[in-house]
Amino acid sequence: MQKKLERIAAAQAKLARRVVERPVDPGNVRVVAAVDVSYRGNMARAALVLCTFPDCEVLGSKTAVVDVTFPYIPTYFFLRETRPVLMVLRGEEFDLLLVEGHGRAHPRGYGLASHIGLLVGRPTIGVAKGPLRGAPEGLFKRMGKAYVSVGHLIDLESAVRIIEPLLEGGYPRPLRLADRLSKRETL
DNA sequence: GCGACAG
DNA sequence: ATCTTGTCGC
Repeated sequence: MQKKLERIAAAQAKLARRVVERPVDPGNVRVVAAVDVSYRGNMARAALVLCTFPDCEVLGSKTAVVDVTFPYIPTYFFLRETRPVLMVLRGEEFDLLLVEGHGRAHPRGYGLASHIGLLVGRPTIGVAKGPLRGAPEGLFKRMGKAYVSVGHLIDLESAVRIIEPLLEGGYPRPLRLADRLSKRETL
C-alpha cells in the first residue's frame, strides 16, 4: 500500500502543475455550488447546494449515496471523496464551486478541491476547518474559522473576495448548508 | 505502541 | 468523518 501511495503522491505533484490560477470577477458569478460529504457505516453521502451570489439564496439541493472505497489518509483525502462528489455534481450547472477540503494548501499543492476543479473545469475554491501540516504558508488564507485556498481556475485574491460575503458565523454559508444536508434529511 | 494532519 | 449526555458559557 505504501508503494501505491508513493505513485499517487508523484501523480499529485504532476497534476498540481496543471492547476490554473487566474483572476475571477465576482460580478460574473451568479450561481455558486457547495459540496460536502458525510459517512454512515460503509456509505458516503454527498450533498450539493446551489445558491445565488452574493446573497446566497438557495436555488436547489441534491444528495447522492455511494459506497466508500478508500480509507481516510491525510494528504490523500481526494482518493476517498472524489467519487461521491462527482456523483452529486453530475449534470449540475454553476459558475463556481466550493469544496470542503484543501486545494493548493497541501504538501504537494494538490488537495481534493484542486482535483475536483480539474475534473469539472469550473473555478473551484477549497475550504477547510483546519490547516494541513506541510502546506506552504501563503498558499491559503485564514478567514474566520475557515482555511481558504485555490482549487482551480481562480487565484487566491479572487477566492477571498468571493468567500467574504458568504461568511456566516465564521464559515461559508453554502458549505454549512451542504454539511447539514449531507448529515440530515432537511436543508 | 505512541502520536496525530483536510474529512 | 463518526462514536456520544449533559453541561458550561457567550
